[in-house]
Amino acid sequence: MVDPTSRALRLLSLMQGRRDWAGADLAGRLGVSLRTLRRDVDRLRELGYPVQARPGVDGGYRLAAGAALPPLVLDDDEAVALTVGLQAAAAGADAGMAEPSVRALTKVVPVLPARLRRRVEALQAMTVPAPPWSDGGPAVDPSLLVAAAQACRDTERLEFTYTAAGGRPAERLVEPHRLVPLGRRWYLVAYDPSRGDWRTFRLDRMAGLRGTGARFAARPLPAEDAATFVRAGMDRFRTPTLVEAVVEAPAAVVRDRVGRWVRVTDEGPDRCRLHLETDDLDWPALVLGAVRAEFTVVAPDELRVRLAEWSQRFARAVAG
Amino acid sequence: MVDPTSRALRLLSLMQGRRDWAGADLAGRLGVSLRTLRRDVDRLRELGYPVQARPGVDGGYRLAAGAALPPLVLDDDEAVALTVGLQAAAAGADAGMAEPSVRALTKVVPVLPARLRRRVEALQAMTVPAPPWSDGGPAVDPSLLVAAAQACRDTERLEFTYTAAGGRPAERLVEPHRLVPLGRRWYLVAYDPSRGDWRTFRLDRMAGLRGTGARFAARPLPAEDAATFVRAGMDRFRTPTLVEAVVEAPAAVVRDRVGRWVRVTDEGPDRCRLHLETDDLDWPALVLGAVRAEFTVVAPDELRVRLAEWSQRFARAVAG
DNA sequence: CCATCGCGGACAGGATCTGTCGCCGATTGC
DNA sequence: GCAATCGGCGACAGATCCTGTCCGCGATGG
Repeated sequence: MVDPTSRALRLLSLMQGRRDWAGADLAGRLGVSLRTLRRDVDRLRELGYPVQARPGVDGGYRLAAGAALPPLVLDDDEAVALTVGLQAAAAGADAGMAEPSVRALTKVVPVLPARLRRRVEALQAMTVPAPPWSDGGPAVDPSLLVAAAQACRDTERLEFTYTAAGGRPAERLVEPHRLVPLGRRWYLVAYDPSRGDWRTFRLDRMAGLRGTGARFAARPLPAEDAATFVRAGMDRFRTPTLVEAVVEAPAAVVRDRVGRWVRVTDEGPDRCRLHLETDDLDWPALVLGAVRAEFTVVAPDELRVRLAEWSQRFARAVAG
Repeated sequence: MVDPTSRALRLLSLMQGRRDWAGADLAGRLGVSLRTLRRDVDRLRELGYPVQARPGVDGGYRLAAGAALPPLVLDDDEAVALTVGLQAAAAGADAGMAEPSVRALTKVVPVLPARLRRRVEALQAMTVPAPPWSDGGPAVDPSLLVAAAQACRDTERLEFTYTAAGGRPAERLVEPHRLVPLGRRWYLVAYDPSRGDWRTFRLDRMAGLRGTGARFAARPLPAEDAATFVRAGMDRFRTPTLVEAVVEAPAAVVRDRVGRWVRVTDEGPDRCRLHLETDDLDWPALVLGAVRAEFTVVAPDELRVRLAEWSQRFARAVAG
């Protein structure tokens, strides 16, 4: 532990692993004198990491919250948990979080030791993403997501088999530009040299994605922003269904049960109203089942049909 | 950028942000000569981080997967995504991942800048954890989890109001030892000085948890392991219900729809069998609704009752 | 009041770091 | 093949730094 650089990293790691450290303790772990430890601490402070110190009999050093997150030193288990957690966040959940999650994954995944990668894969199968039935589309494979994001970042040409809405799979070789999460789906904005134009591709319709290793010079996108480019191309296709129902239970109770999934508005002491937007009617059926209270469907009519199906299927199951 | 230590950290950060870097590019960013850059790269290699270099006209430096994860340098958005993802992983999902997630959180949260903390809180409300109805017990607040884990790590006395199974809330002041996730619940193993004995506390029954700031000398736990200590104390209470159903659809289809939530075994070309364990019968009802196929319930009888309730409630909703 | 602990200046010897120069080997494109 | 490009490496000299030791100071808690 003679190199100051290595010591700085190790010092950071130690201070992340426990809050309070006595100076002598730290100096001992790093194999240096107290004076040198003080200098090392100074160095960390110069780098912007707020190391607090308290003199006195119960004093010590402590890493506090600062302006920026210090480099995180994680052990194996933590790295696995981090990766799986980020993958779940990227694949499901909120759009505002998905994009940074993928970005963080492109930092972690390429440097993840192979043994950890296997553990990530094993755990991933066990792990609960956003419910697979909450959206019509099939879920996107996180590794696909990361591979595409990396190609965008590294300006590396991408090859894949794409099955457009029409139905015929075709090979594509594109220059990836940016990944855009929109309404629980992921889109890749890319330049297609063979067609000489910009296109958007849905990630859940890609297969056999692989980097070619060939780099390219980035072109300017002929749009303000990748997200607006995607939106411009798909607005005409969107057909979300608005679901509305009245539930005979206090809004607080309903919010507690399903508030994360739908909007709940108050309608008196023992009644409230649910709103949600979806393109899969099984989803509101699940939600309405989970509220455990009497309810009536305001719209759409198709939902009533679907609920009747569920009701009859359940009745048959019980009778059988 | 004259300090080698600071340069090493910055170099690591740069190489995490993009895969391929030309030497001159890196040297320019760090404000040093090419020769010095090479020496810096050597230093990183000596620290165990595998920096690959390729000569030739398309060459460059690249950070590869190594034996250990290098310190992660994250920006604001990524740090927020990381925190939220880890919190979701800690609160829900798989027990094998929950504990390391909490451990990683105890490293991140204390050094998280305040402005990011607010964003984490805002996002957390929007984010989808494991379905709240998948377990009878109320979900554990991630911040409570982290606070308890930190107290364990820092051997800091903990105060909280505990409502035991009996029902009377009481103040507790304990020396926390370890946090144990067991069957979708969290337990704190701690020494209670006022009673002179070791106890386990359920985190979802705690309120107003706060650290006292006072440190204590760790005692040896009179058990092999904190997990076995918890298990020894609670085995007599566990009453999981085994659910079994036969579905009239190919196993592959059913696995695709609900395979993440239950075990599916094959029973011929168009029939399969579901197994799951729970203490909340609404949960299998949701799963059976999501399979979108005819089914019959093998066990338990109570589930048939529950399904009948759902069926009738849905029927009334449709009729109303 | 005292013990403990962090702070920081000074100093000297030694180790390290840096840029420059030169040359080599690998790779790619012509 | 040949040239251009790029990383690797050894050597060198001067500047810089790093380290341990010694010292007194100030804050904290009992």
